[in-house]
Amino acid sequence: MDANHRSGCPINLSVEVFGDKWSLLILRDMIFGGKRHFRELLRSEEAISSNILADRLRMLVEQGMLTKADDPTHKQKAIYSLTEMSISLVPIMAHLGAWGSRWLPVSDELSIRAKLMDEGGPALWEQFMSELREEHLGHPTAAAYAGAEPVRAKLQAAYEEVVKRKAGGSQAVDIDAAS
Amino acid sequence: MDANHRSGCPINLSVEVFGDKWSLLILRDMIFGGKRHFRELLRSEEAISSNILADRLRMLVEQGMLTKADDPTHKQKAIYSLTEMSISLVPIMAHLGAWGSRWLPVSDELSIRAKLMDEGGPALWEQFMSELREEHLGHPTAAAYAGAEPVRAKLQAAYEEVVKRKAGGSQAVDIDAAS
DNA sequence: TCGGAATGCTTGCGTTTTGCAAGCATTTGC
DNA sequence: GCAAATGCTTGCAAAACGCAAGCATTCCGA
Repeated sequence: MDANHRSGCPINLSVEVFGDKWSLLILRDMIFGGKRHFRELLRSEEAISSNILADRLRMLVEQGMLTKADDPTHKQKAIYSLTEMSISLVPIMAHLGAWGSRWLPVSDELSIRAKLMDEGGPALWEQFMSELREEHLGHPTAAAYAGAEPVRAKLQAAYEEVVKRKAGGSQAVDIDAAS
Repeated sequence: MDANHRSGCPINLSVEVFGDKWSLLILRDMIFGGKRHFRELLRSEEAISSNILADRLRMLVEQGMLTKADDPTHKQKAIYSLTEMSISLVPIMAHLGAWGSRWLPVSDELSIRAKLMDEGGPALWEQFMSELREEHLGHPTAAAYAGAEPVRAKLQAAYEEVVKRKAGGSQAVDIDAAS
C-alpha cells in the first residue's frame, strides 16, 4: 500500500478501482455487450456523458483494467481491450447481477442475462472468461469450448427473445382479457 | 424501474445502491468488524468523516440495507442492524476480497480475512451468514453450526496473529538471517 | 472529388458531492 | 457534579459530476 491508497484492505482497494457510479457499467458493456469503441460505450443504457466516459477509460487503463490500442482498420478509432484483471471480474458480475435481481426493481429484459449467468454457474463463467481471453488477449480457443455456442451470443439471444415477447405481449394480454 | 433509476439493469441498480466510495466499507465494518454504532463506524481504517457516515447510514437504511433502532441500554445510542438484503452480500464481499487480494497492493494483516473467506468457500460463507442472521435479525441458531467457533472470531484471531507476527517479525527475520 | 457522417475525444460552466474541522445538546459513569 | 461518550450537524473550500456544444481528423459513398 502506498500513500495513494486509503488502506491496504482488499475490499477498500477494489472500491478504489471501480467503486463509482460508472466504471462497472463500462466494464459490463464491454463484457456483456461486446463493446470496444468510445462511441459504442457512449450509447449505454444509462447514458453516460462523454467527458466522464473519457475520464473513466483513462483511469481504467491506468489501473490495468483495460488496454487501449489503435484500430488498424480505422485510423481514428481506438480499441479498448479487457485484461485478465477485468476478465476475472466475471464471477463478481454474475453475483452482482443475481443479487440485484433478487433485491432490486430490475426489468425483465435487462435481468435475463443475470438469470442465465446465475443458472449457468461457475462452469458457464469459465467458458465466458475463456471466450473473453480469446477475444481480448488473443489467447487460443480453449479446446473444451470449441464448437460450443458463445456465451455472449446465448445471453444476447435470450435478451432479444424477452424483448420480442414483451412487444407482442401486451396485445396477447389484451386478447386474453377480452376473451 | 421507476424514474429514480437510470435503468432496470441489475448491475446498474446494485451500483446505485452501494456504488460509491464508502457504502461497502461501512457494510464491511458491520459484517467483519461487528460494528453496530455510529462512533464505532467512524473509526474505520480509511477514516470516513462523520457527515458522510451520517449520510450513508441514512441512505442504507432508506434502501433497506440496514435498520436503525434505539439501544435499550443507552438512551443516546442508536444500533444499526444488517438486513437479509445486506447479509446476502457476504458472497460478494468474499469474491471482492479475493479479487482485490489477487490484483491490488493489499497488506498482509488486512487481507488475511479475505484469504480465509476464500479458502472457506460457500460453506463458510453460509455459516457466517447464519451467524449474522442470529446477531442482527434474532434468528435462532442454525443447528448445523451450534457449537462451532464463530466465523468472525476466527477471522479476527487470524488478523491478530498476523499483526503479532509482523510486530515481532522483523526481529525474527534478523535472527534467522544472522544464524 | 466532395460532402456528410463517424471517429475519439475536449471545453465551458453550473450544480452536486466530498472532505475537513469544529461544534452541539444530551446522556452516562464515576 | 464533572469529564467522557453519544449521534450527529454546520460551514466552507475543493473536487467531481453532468450537460451541451464543439473540434480536428478520417472515412465512405456518390
